[in-house]
Amino acid sequence: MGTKRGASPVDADEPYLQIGEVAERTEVTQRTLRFYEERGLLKPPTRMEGGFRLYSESDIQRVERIRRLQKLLGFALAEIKEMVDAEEVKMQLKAGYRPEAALSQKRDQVLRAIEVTERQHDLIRQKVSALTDMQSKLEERLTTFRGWLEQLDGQLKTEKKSKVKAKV
Amino acid sequence: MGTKRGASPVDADEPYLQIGEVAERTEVTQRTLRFYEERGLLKPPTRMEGGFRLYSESDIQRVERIRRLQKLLGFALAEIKEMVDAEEVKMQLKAGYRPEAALSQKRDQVLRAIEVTERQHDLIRQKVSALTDMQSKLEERLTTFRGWLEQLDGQLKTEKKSKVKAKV
DNA sequence: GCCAACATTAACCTTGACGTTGAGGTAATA
DNA sequence: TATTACCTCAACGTCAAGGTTAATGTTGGC
Repeated sequence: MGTKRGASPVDADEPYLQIGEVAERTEVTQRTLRFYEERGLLKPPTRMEGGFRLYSESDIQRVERIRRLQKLLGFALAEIKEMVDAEEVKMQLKAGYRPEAALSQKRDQVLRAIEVTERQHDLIRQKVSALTDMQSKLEERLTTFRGWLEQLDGQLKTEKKSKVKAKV
Repeated sequence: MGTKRGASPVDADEPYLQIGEVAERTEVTQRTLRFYEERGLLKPPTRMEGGFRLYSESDIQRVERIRRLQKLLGFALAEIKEMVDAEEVKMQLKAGYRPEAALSQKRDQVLRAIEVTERQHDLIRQKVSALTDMQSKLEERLTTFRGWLEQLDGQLKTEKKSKVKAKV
């Protein structure tokens, strides 16, 4: 019944990692993890009795996504939050979660998610196009440079010869 | 003599623009222009007697390139500086400039420029690939969402009907 | 030769995204 | 029981990329 599959090890979402290990594995500091939590980029993790944060594998993946967006694409945390949030909606609805929620509410959520995703998609389209432009310009430039290099090498050879002559 | 061609209007590189106009035309503040100069993104411009900065059209273009790289692609100023610098080399060598410079020195410059350009190219390749990845993921997500939307709309219809029935 | 418009440098302010102690306390483990 | 790992809260530091303000100097048109 349902989607649960008993003791299958691929539940992959029970939290059991303390902040230290998450920090190590994701290569961010604990401070950064708490900071992301503060900014809503990570949902408040479950805690153990004593209050220690407990993260799941999927939290790790989320952190990695965040970092990729940040480092590779130079997005601000606020933008990234939007992206992550859109994904959240996906997860939540996918899990058939809150079956008591009114259908029309779900519909609204999906609509919002579509909007956000479309905006993101458009943004990325623009960036890709700018980048591929640059890419081809750089390639062009490279062939130009290589041409010059050859030419200079040619000139250098003949220069040597004429210098020898001049000395004689 | 030399490369000067008198009153020909297409010299396009005598400086005659004051900072205010450059700021207006490029849509950056004067502060930003001075800041870019500080950081080496713009070469120290020529000045009038009293010390006012004088820019040329090509400076404007440079500012526009900088802004594009920054806004569209989220590069840091340091990265951008590298790019602009590589372009500089191109311009300089292209103009046949400093014919007295030793050929081997020119060769070295070209070599350096090639290196830099290759690094940039690689960087951009990575970004493009990351972005296109994201792009396709977003597209996938969009179709998923749209599917759900339809499904929800279906459910909403039948729900209405059954509610009506229940009331009767 | 004066005035408004425009520039100059210098210094301090801001925001984002964290880093770095520090104090004072709890939890897990050998 | 002693480490070690973690907790909160606070506050100050820092780096990038500028913004803002102040005090002063320059230009150009009338």
